[in-house]
Amino acid sequence: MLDQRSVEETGRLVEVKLGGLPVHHEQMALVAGIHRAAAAVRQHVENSVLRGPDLTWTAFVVLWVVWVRGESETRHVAEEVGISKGTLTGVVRTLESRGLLRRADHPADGRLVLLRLTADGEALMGRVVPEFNAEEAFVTGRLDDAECRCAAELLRRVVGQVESHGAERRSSLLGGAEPAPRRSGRRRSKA
Amino acid sequence: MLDQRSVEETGRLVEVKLGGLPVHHEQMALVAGIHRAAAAVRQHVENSVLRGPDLTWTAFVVLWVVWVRGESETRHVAEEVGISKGTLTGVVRTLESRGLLRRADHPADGRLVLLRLTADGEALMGRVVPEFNAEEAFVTGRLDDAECRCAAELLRRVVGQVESHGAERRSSLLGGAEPAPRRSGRRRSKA
DNA sequence: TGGCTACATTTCGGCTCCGAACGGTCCCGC
DNA sequence: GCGGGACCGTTCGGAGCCGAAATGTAGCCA
Repeated sequence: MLDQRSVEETGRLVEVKLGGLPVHHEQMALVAGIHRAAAAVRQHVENSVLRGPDLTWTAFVVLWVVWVRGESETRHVAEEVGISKGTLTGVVRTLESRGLLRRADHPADGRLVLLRLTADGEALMGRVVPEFNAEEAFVTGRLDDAECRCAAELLRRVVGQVESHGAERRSSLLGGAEPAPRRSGRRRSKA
Repeated sequence: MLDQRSVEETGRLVEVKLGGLPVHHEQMALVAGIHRAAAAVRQHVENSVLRGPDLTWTAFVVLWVVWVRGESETRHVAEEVGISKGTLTGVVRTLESRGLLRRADHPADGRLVLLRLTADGEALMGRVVPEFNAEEAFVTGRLDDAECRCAAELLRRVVGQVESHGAERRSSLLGGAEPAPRRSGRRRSKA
């Protein structure tokens, strides 16, 4: 990743390459920092506490959500985890094949599928969650409680901004034009 | 994703499920916030400025690094982007097939490969980078410059902690045991 | 009953991603 | 010169990931 010392230098270099066009330096540095931190934390956790039980980050988060919420509908789990429903199907398949998660039909509405942990899954989470939290404490070890709260609050504003005005912003950027479909993804069938 | 209002509530619920084991609440909330923010920003940008040129987040970051640094060796690009060398090979193949990036042998060292943008790639980045920066400004719109710097500094500490003590921490967690290979990935050949 | 709309999950193509294995290149000491 | 180790990029298997299409159920109304 980019060397932190050279953040300012990089910002100036970008302005030069753009022919003097002004750049939002602080904002650029923060966005870069968010992704650097997310990647560093994720990688550290995957290579420590999640390595033994052979869980990916996403698989763990799925289990965590179901563990905390109890039996849940898949659409809610996908939203909380922050992945698409299609992705969740695959992750659930993997976890179910390992006997950690169980799917069940909704008793009243046949369209819904409910997720819940198996006994093995409960036992696993009882062990892994404390270890996971210990790594959360480790990675934030250079921040005291107040600084954690402060950083979390500032990040909460970023999330809030995107969630409340993101869709509006995206449509205004397009200016009424078509959303331009992704080149990847399932193709239209003949028609 | 998890409703921000219920972060405290969730923390208490986790303690209950763990049978009263104490939990680092602030640290848990910050780590969750980092990933929420990263996912929100990434998704917003991919669905706005990166949608037209049909670039994924990773593909854009690769182009950005090469654009800023100029001709670069692949190993440095992979490290700065924060992806493995194997992943970079695939991303570069995609970008090269679209005529945005070009690979060249290193004149002196036959093991190395150099990356540089094509004229099309340069032109594309000249258009996209300002738009990208505008979205960085949008997502951080609820923070002033000082708050951006503050948040970036706190995140920098998280990254620094993981980068300087992460490896040490991981090996001490294992307590001398084998790192337990990932179940996925290429299998050992017969031996 | 039949049809129609709404909604939820699954399927599928194309890509990213990791990390072990692999083959090529460099370089050091003999 | 010539091993042999160290380094580099690529290949490959398994899994994650998105979003559009396809499938299937619910519920309404004529």
